[in-house]
Amino acid sequence: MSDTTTPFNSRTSSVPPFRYSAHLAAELEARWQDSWDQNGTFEAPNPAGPLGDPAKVAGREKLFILDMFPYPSGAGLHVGHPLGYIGTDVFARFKRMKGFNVLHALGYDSFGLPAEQHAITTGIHPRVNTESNIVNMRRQLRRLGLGHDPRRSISTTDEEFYKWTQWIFLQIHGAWCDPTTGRARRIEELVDEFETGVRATPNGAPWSSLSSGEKHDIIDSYRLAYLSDAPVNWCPGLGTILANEEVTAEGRSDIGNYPVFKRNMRQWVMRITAYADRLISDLDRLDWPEPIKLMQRNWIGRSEGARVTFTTSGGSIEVFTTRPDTLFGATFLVLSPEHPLVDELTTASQKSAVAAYKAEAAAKQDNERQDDSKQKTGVFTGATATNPVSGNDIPIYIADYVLMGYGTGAIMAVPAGDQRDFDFARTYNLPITAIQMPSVAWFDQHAIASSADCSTWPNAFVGDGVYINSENGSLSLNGLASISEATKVINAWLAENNCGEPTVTYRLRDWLFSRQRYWGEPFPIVYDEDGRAHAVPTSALPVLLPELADFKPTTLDPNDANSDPIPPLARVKDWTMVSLDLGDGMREYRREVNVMPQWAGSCWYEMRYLDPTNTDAFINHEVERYWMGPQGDGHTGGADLYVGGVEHAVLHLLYARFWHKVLHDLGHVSSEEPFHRLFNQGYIQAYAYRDDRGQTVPAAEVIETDGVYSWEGETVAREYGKMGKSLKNIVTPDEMYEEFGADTFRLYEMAMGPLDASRPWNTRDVVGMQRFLQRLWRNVINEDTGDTVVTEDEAPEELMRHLHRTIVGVDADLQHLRFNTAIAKLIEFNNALTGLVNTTQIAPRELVEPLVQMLSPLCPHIADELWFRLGHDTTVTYVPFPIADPALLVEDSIEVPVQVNGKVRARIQMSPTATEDEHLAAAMSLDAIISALDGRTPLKTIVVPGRTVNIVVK
RNA sequence: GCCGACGUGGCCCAAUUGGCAGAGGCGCCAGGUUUAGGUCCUGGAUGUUGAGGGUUCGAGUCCCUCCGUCGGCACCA
Repeated sequence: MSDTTTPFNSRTSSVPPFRYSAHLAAELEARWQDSWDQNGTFEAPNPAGPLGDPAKVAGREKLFILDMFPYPSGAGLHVGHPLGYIGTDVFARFKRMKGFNVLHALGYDSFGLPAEQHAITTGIHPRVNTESNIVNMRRQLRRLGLGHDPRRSISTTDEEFYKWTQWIFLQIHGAWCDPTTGRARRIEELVDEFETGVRATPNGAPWSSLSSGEKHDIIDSYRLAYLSDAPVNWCPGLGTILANEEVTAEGRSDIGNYPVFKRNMRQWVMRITAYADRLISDLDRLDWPEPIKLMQRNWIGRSEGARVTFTTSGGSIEVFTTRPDTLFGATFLVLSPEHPLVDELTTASQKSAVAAYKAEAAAKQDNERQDDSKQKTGVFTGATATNPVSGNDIPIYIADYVLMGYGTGAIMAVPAGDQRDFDFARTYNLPITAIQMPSVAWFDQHAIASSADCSTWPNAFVGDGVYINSENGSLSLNGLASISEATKVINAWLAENNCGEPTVTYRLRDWLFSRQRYWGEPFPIVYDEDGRAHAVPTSALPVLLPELADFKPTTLDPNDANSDPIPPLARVKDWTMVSLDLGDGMREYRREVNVMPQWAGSCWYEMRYLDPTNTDAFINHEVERYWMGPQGDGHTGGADLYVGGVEHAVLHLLYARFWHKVLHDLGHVSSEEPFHRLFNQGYIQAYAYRDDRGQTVPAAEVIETDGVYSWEGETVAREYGKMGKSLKNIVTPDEMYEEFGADTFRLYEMAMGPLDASRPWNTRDVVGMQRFLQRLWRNVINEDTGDTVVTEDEAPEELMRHLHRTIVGVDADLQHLRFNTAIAKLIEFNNALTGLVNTTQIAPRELVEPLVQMLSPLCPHIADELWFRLGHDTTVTYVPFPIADPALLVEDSIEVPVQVNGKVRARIQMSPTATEDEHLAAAMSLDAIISALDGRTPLKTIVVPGRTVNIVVK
């Protein structure tokens, strides 16, 4: 430890030599950070394995606290970034003082597009770039005093890490989802079922009669990771395809904002849709914010309905509908222009019109197709289909408002009951038949007479209504009044007559998993001469990413939809070809040249924190069960607290849940979910300023006078937004360390509001937290001599009561992540202590020590320093949190407001044990109340002991 | 357009979950300390709780309508 008599502040300034200044804070913070590192203060013991220390685990509850995985940004951190990290650190430190074995670590999501894009703009190889970024980020975060276990910090680009990412890919590739249980099983079990005939092959042929190539193809079609030729999101600006989740509503890339085009490509896809139902239903068992659950439910978009088969001359067409009850009103069919039956159905006379329309639709991007939402366009194919319930022949159209990617790509149009179909029918003069009678209120609302003649209707009618015109020889819905009832009846009829069945459809699509880029995990996949994919044996992992001096993707015109992706790895000729023995002798194979998306590593990274050095498995079973296992019946297991921003609601959080469930099904993990409790931190935003020309000016140089903002004498306009280079409003942690020190910075971030609220940064306000720490420091340390001034005197009872109230309040606030109110209580108590010290020159140890203990999760450096100066020789990290004495929490007397008709007229002092009658008697005897009553007899009195007395008159 | 979250002193935010609108910080005002318009100490002021209606003995809190800000989705059959 340092020599405590050396002055920290220069004698030449007017500041007392031992004042808690930024300079002094910086010195002691560095010293304690070194001490924590040297002593392994935050190393959490595992129950087994290389980091195992069962003796230290025994008798303690575990707690796994997690921050969302950061990618090491080249731009460095601004003050908004550490908000969540500080929050989890405060909570972790609090729980250590409560006796928990806390695991808290931070690693780096260093593969992926953001890192690669940054490398391209700087021209520096991504490995060099990400490594130096990690070094810088580690430095910035270490300076913050985060209590992470440094042994557990991993990066997704570590070979020992991505070896296991590839291994998990092979598990998913080597599995299929059994539809009878909805769970993943090993692909070998599928082969067994085919061999033994338990499961029929898709075309019914005996398994033994199939060629090995045919068998291979059938098996591949069942895998959870499979090759697909479906339409993908091609982004020439990034040189890669993207997942649906990575494309914005405007049809542009989430990263870089480049145009995205639809086109067919053979790509790896993950069968996440097989897990759609579980991903929805298990949300109910998670402790997550409701808005996030809602976003996931909406993204998955489960809708129940029926598939209905219509017969045509060109074969049968299956449509999906959520309203089979309206089938009698289906007066035409509409197919997506991409529907496979379109060409076959189109009659000679309509051929040219259909071809023209198809070409037009293909030329449009998705967002354009959705843009002109008012005008519905379409073309008649010339063909008709038979409505299975009415027997009517109805025309078949194609129209681009029907999407090939949802349902079956074909709909039955019920213009009376669906606004889109209604619009289309009006445009093309198609019949509209009412199948439900709208309510009188509906007609009134539209100011028309009640009529079943739809030609008078301005809109489709959607809702419950009495069914009409819905009858054939063997089925009648007429007279029924509820959708659910009618649906039940017609579903039964459809099933009996073999023309349909209830089914469920999802908005969620399977997850496009290939990227035509360099900076990602190579797939552990090779292709044989027939182009069939084979898994690389796990013994050959990792498949190393080859060093590539020219890592940049071939530059493509961002607007050229017809360009082709050129994966950088395809250029590494000596890497792409490989000789392997996959069971039938040494052969030449061609490697997969795509790489995995950035989400791969973040799908399982949290488990590697738990067992970072394991070379036999991605995680030891016992270690996983200890930190993440279910906590009781029906509990999903998973990290105890996961803190991060809302922006990952449907990307990372959905993908990671999917992988975790597959690993659970295959028996690799005991937990069913990766993150049991999720907490969304808010964002720290900042003001930005623009001059007349709309140029942003440096926010730090803007001066405010009487609500007017100016920069260099010019008036500027204020706006509010994210911190960023373009807004010139970045404030960095380094500036805060320099000006105030890490503890003050931490305290300000936690004090400015609730952790889940977004709020503006104001550097000016930080000084309030520094003043608090200075007052607290001065209560313990003489600013002029550096001596510890604490005394062994007994504290006044009033302050002891205040202390114990503070203990109860701070304990509860920290437990519930209410750091802002915990800090307010600490300041309030310290202000009271300051009053005592200033008037009596006495700082009783029995007040000071608990205050330092309670402060330590928030401001660990100053707390450890004061703890040391108070005569202790260990860090305060594991010193038990103070416990309140119940005797000191009981108040002698409580002030209770007395109201007359809800208005406060007087106050009475009551004992905390006083009865209702005693409250009332005390209230009624007050002059102020007697005069307020003015002789009137109370009609009613409400007494809440210790809270309020209300007397109601007249 | 649909769904969701949030509106409290000049600013950031509290309010025992239906019981006295104000805990804490910034800023502001005044006094003290000081070589000091800085630092530190002490004291003080600041309101139709976004608007309107309802339920209740009692509403910042619960319900309805509207306004504003932010976010998600957007022809999903």
